[in-house]
Amino acid sequence: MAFWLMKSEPDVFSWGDLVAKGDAGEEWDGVRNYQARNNMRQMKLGDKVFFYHSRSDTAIVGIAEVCALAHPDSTSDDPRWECVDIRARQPLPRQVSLQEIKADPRLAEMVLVRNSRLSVQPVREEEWRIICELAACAP
DNA sequence: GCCAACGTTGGC
DNA sequence: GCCAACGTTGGC
Repeated sequence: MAFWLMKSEPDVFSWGDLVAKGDAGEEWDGVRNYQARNNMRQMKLGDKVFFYHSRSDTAIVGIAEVCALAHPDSTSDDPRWECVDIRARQPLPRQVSLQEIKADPRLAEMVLVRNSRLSVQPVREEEWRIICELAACAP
């Protein structure tokens, strides 16, 4: 199983919106970036995903899981664009802010820190574990 | 709201 | 294939 992080502007689609979708989950549409798409193509069912609020919150707020493999993005006519579906698993007992992540030297190599523009990114197992710890959450 | 960083597009 | 111009993202 692999670990990932996906970003969303809470004004557009928030953690609460994903929770409201329940077990059916939601198509992660709208990605128009090759790196992000390639990451989604590699996702497997049950892979775990940190849900990150960008811009207004700048924090990881919950854990989701992949519930459908990459398929054509229904919001695009261009067959190049694919996406997975995810569903909410659990909110973090404690949100982990970008500030905290940046302050922790063990997380300095995170893509979130290194390339803030990439909206779908891999997370190392070690990084996942550390963030779960910070979130007071079982990994 | 500003602006730096990054990705994409298109003219040559 | 290069690179300038442009658009978008996201932290602050």
